[in-house]
Amino acid sequence: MKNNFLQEMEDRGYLNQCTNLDKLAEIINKKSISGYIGFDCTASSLHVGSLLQIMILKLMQKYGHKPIILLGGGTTLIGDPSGKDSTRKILNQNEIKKNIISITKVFKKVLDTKNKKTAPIFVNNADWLNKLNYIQFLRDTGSHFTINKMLTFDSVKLRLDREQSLSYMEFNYMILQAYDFYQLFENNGCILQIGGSDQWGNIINGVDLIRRKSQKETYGLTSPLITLSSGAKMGKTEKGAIWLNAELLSPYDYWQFWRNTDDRDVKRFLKFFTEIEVSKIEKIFKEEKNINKLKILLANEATKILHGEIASKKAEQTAKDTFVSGGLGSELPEIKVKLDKIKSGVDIIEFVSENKILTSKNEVRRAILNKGLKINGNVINDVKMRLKLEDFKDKTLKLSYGKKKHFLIKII
RNA sequence: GGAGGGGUUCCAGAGCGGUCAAAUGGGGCGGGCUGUAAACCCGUUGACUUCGGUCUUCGAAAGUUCGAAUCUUUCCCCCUCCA
Repeated sequence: MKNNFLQEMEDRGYLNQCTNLDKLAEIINKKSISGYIGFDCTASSLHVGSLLQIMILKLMQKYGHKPIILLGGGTTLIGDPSGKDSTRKILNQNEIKKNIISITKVFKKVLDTKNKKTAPIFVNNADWLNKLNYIQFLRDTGSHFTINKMLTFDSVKLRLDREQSLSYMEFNYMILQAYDFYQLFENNGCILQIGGSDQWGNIINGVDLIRRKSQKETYGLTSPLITLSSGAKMGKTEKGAIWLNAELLSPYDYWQFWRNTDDRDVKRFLKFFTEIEVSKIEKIFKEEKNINKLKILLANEATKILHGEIASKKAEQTAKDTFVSGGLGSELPEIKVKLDKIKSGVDIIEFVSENKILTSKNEVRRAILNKGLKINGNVINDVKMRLKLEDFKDKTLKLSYGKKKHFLIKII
């Protein structure tokens, strides 16, 4: 018998691997537990790549369990080698602190913080890792690890096989993560660690460590790595990651990201990233044949979870105004210009580059030559074109770069 | 510590004295087709420009030369093999 939590994990496709699924189900059936997921603090925001983990925490809450969010203030100083080809940039303490504050905001928005029983707990592993005494740590914890075994873990093996260097510092990462789990087990009664499939090695190390040190069984669970049907990694495009913090990516752009989902990914993503019941998703798919309507549903639901219902509605409306009626959507990014400036005429190349719509004048020139810039829907053909007062309607003008990037230029 | 190989534009990777802002592929961006999808096709991919050119780039610095990504010296970094 599986607890509903695990059942839904499976139904939604969140479940990849578990150290002992039957036993965990048994425990979870009887009582409410605490489970943790660790997050990296290398940037001031998480991106959609971490969203699945957050959805899992949300699901825990739904079934009355308590999520612990571990922010890796300590481990980020080291850098997890799992799934990385090369050593990543090492951040300093200050940057990490700032990142933690900013990342925490997203969890507070997405998760339920009101219900005391399931309200998330935030911990920072710097609190215990930074205090460690090297010799003591080696004796107490290091003695439970053998190099023989550590060398067999994918995170290490892959690097060695590919003849890419792995520093001693990074090599220690898995021990520190194991120690995190041990700490949370001892201090918070946390018996479950969840992570992406690339975390499997790190997770079972924690389970092993606790077994050795405390003679207790704990559990590890991983979610599958999400790949796009196109084969690309999810959430990181060249021009910018799909950030979860609104300061880095507006709700409208976030909505657009989901709206532009590959046809082949829509169903999976509805299960992954919305709270619509699985049975209902199946039903909707049978009934609604217009894939674009389903993409809109996905965008609405996903945006609602992160930015709230109002932001989601606005984004949808703006998309409708912009794409369907070809008009102006209120949530489009705005650029303000002074009236006098317009009166004397503004050079289009200068304007576009100064407002960071494109990064250089050459790029603007190229965009115009490629027919990529439009004013109120009309292609700009002349590189020397100037914005004039006549181009504005109601003090507003729509400037478009490509088919999807639109800006409102307003006279103030 | 010893011997060798290497660091080129977002990435991979050619170039090895002028014709090099640097082949080719990937990725990105724009256009076409469409459904704000995929696939496909085309264009584009250092900056500035009075569109004639000008300037900065091939790990860093110095040098040889009319002229250097290409040659020399020193330094930094990476990899392989041996100890």
